[in-house]
Amino acid sequence: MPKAKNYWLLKTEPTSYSIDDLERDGRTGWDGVRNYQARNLMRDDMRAGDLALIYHSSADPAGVVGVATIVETAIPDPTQFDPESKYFDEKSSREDPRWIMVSIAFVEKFKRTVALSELKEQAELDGMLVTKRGQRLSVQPVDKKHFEFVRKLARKKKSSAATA
DNA sequence: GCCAACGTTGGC
DNA sequence: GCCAACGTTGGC
Repeated sequence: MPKAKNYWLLKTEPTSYSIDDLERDGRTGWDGVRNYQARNLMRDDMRAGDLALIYHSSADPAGVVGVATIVETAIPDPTQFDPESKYFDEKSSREDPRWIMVSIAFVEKFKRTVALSELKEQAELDGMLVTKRGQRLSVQPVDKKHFEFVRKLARKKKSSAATA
């Protein structure tokens, strides 16, 4: 039996890379992660076949906009070796790369953005990291039940009081 | 643009 | 190893 999937939330600023960009590209390297906790999660816990919510930060509104799947893990992030890149890390080497990335593939774009404010209103999402104040981790683990709830929420009309 | 929250750096 | 200073994130 295959192992159970893990679920994630990946943050991106849509002005640099959006769900529309991912839909157009189909697949992309999730480069530029420069936080040790996020890196360790990708390195230790992320597996091919996992699913991830795509989250637009610094957007109006900020929120979850779609789903991607993890295709390949533990790829040395090429931007760390590129002096022209804003993600260049002079302390990293090709022999011992400090930063890794994963490649992800487009799964779906939600019909609507599920705003952060809406996530915070849902009692079912209590404890979901992204709803916590000051939580800036760009790669977050997500409980399966939270992942599925957000996906369901995206299919509902926002202000339909009767569906609660 | 503000600023709270948080991660990283570096002096000691 | 502590912790102040600094830089960044990201909602608002």
